[in-house]
Amino acid sequence: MSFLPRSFYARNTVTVAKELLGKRLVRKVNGKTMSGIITETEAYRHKDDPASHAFRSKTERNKVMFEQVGRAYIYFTYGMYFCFNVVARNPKSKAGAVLIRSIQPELGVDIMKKNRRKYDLKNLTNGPAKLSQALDITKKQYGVDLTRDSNLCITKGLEKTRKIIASPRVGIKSGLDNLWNFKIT
DNA sequence: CTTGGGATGGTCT
DNA sequence: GACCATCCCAAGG
Repeated sequence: MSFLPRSFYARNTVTVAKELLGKRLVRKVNGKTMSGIITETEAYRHKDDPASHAFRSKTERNKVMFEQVGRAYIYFTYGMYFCFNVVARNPKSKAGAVLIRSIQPELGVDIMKKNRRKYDLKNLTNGPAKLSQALDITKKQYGVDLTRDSNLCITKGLEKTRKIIASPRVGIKSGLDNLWNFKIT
């Protein structure tokens, strides 16, 4: 497997969000592998982005957004869900992360269905909390290094690049003029 | 197909 | 004490 190097993540968060499309997210649990192709992402930056968790200050929850790029930022939301992000930013910026909103399942579909207790393939991993549930990603993976072989990592993925659709980010009230949601079909 | 409300608890002000 | 980078189901058209 070829992992995306640390340098991949040490660029503008918006650039990384776009380029993560088509890459492969790999998760191993109990010796079994699940994987999927990233099909939707969102960029969240720092002081210039009021919608970002890092906008106000560094806290216990968001601290990894300020730390080494290429690590997992995972947060708990709505009382029952986890969302998975990758820390990424230009070295000149102090914080940033890319929310992974959707993947197209490849390996381990049966395990994902079991984890979700839902069996409809279309709704298995097409949302940030859905894919976390399918891949059994929780706060335990907070800060995991995604650039090397481990239980959670990102590899090169597809050779061919597809057309990227840019939109406003989902579920936020500020920064709507930034088209920082990216997807491929 | 779209819309609205409930579930449920950590995090930040 | 209000707010959520969400999801699911039921009801309506």
